[in-house]
Amino acid sequence: MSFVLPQFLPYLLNQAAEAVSRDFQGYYRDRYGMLRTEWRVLFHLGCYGEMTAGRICGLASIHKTKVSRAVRALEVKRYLRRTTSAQDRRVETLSLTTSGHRVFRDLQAAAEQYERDITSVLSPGEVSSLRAMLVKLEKSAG
Amino acid sequence: MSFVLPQFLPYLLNQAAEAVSRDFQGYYRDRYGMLRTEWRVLFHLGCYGEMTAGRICGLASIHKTKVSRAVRALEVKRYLRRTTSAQDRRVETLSLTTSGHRVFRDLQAAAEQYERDITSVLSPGEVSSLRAMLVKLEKSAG
DNA sequence: GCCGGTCAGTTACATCCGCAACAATTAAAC
DNA sequence: GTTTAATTGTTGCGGATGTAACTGACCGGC
Repeated sequence: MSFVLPQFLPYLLNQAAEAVSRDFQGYYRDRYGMLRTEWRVLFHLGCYGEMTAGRICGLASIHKTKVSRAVRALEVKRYLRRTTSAQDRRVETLSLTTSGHRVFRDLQAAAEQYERDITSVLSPGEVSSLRAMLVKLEKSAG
Repeated sequence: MSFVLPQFLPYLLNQAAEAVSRDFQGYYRDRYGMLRTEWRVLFHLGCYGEMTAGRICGLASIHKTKVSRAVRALEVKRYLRRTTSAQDRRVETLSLTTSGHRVFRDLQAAAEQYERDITSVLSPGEVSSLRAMLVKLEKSAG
């Protein structure tokens, strides 16, 4: 019984995720010079509305230094603004600017199109069971 | 129709792969001080037998500089040796040392156990269809 | 009040990564 | 046979990342 590397689930997961992420990254890297973490922060704000950096860390399991740098990069690009809370001055609420919303809508359309492209090799039923399995695996590993 | 980030397949893939990789990394990082790319190179040699660095790049879609550095790290740890080909002196064949084989067998057992652990939340049928879908997605993205 | 503990977010430093340029070797063109 | 192109792998350098230490701010016991 020898070990078959290309069937090892963590390996397969990593290969698929890497290939997809690298491929999709072209959309936002070329058009807006954004990194993956910046994309993620932008989409958290675009999808969920305003929230703190810490909340993004928790939702996406991204390290706080990564988020901190992504937030600054998006701030420099004028895609988001920070608002210090009056109740607790440690907390900064992040929200998209008009420009940020515009970029988000553009990238959202690109994301939907990209998802249609790559899932075209799967049936709708497969896609939803794949989603469910990925969620289970993530919980199982965390 | 708003965009649901936690259902976006590239995002889900990345979250699951990241969680699993980070979790599993504990095994080889703590015991042998190895990085992810070093683990991958070791397993390619352990599973397929001796091969060149370029071949590992092709099989695993890893950048050649990453492989080059991982090979040196494994060489310093005395887990592999390089043999310059007599026919083409550009080519170096990589092979595991006795020590490298021992480490590989240990990590192989850990990998099998880890895969059993995380896949315990899925049925055997789900696992094989998941593998097939991940392969399709990787090809679809590349 | 005041001091230790905690929490949000940033910075410092060391490491890792990717692109591009490179050296060395072989193959191809002619 | 010499020049040019292609290939195997390495290195320099700027940029990205993670760990740990830090700042500033709130909260608790006393």
